[in-house]
Amino acid sequence: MENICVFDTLFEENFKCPKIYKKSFLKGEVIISYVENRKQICFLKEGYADLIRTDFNGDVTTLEYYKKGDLFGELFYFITSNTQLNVIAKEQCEVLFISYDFLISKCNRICKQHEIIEETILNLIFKRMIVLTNHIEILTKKSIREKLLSYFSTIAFQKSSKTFTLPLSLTALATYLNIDRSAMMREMKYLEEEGFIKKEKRKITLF
Amino acid sequence: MENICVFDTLFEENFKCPKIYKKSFLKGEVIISYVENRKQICFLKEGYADLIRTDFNGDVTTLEYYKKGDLFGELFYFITSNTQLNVIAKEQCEVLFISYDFLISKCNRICKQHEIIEETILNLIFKRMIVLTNHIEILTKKSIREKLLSYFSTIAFQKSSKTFTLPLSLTALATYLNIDRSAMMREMKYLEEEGFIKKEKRKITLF
DNA sequence: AAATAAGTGTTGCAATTGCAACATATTTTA
DNA sequence: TAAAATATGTTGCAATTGCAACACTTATTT
Repeated sequence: MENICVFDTLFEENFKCPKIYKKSFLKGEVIISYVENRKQICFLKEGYADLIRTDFNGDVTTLEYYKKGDLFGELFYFITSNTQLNVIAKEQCEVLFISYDFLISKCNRICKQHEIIEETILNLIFKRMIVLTNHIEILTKKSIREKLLSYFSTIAFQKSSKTFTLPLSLTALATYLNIDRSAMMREMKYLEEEGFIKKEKRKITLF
Repeated sequence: MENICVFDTLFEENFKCPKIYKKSFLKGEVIISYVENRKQICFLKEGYADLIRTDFNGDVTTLEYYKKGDLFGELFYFITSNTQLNVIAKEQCEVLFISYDFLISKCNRICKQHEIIEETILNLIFKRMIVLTNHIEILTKKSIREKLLSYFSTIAFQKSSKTFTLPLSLTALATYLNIDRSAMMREMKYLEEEGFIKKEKRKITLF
């Protein structure tokens, strides 16, 4: 979260750079439509937004959920011609559009805090990469039980505690783990009966 | 692959920068042991290497396979204390170790081609991010059939052809898709019987 | 405050998928 | 070149998992 503060401070100080601009969006507005080769990164400074895919046959899927502090943009996504990808504001949003050039020093360096922003963005990119890798590691577990325990131990590690509250709804968790919700509930019940975890609503304790 | 050429050229021209160094490894040698917070990126200039996880109980798993042109390093991976992560050379390897500082302009700029390398590395990072996202999208398909068709269409798109040879062995593909190999073979047979694909060994044609 | 929507929890049943155990083909190593 | 290791291909059977269809609780909207 310190990452966000960096940006906050900069804008309070009237930071100006032609390679970065800020824009506000109202609920329901399209923040960006993904197009190949547009080289910019988007930073969600405030609000919530979703990445929505619309298939050629009209099927709509929510692929990712963004919150304050997240990065998105076509640079992060595999784009094919037969689907449309849009990021839609779920509520009032503030977004920074950062040109790719900014990161590779093609900026003319009039902005004194170039370096600190560059580092902040890079850190966010690496953070995202780790999140993706971790998601893959969890998805490649063979059973529901392993997926759950793997996910739980990640959260426990992050929160440095064997007891934690799930940051997702149970419905969203089933989607994240790519398993059926009712099957997940059943497995959680078994895990509790066998003494691996304790669960009340979204509060989990590992043993 | 042009990315690699950039590095080749630079080293032929006796490029020197304190933030980048090259090292060779023999088959079986440990290229790097992942430790938290070491800020460097590794670029595999030549050879093959694997990311190996050793669990606290001694279980060994191969998590990733690297080839010429790939990036790796702890910056990309979620590290926990109870497992050990090592990148092992599968054959003679040449590796570039690039300090994180290099990317955030903390280099003193004596190296004239700083910018082009920075851009090259960033492109590789984004390429990797897209590969990860695509992997997740495939892993979150519900059935073996959907996983296969999704994977096939990605390859077809990349090769711009409905006919292509799988870049992985069928065994490795089953691992990548997180499905049982024999179940995958069965599903491929059905797909062929139903006229969705044509298959001989690793050569696939989509219809 | 009522109505609507979203989330949680449970169970029986069906079926997709994984596992075991083969045979054969191909590649790598000695 | 023989032997060993790895990869491909096939099938029966078991079981984990997904689906459908509920009841009930908690949020959100009007």
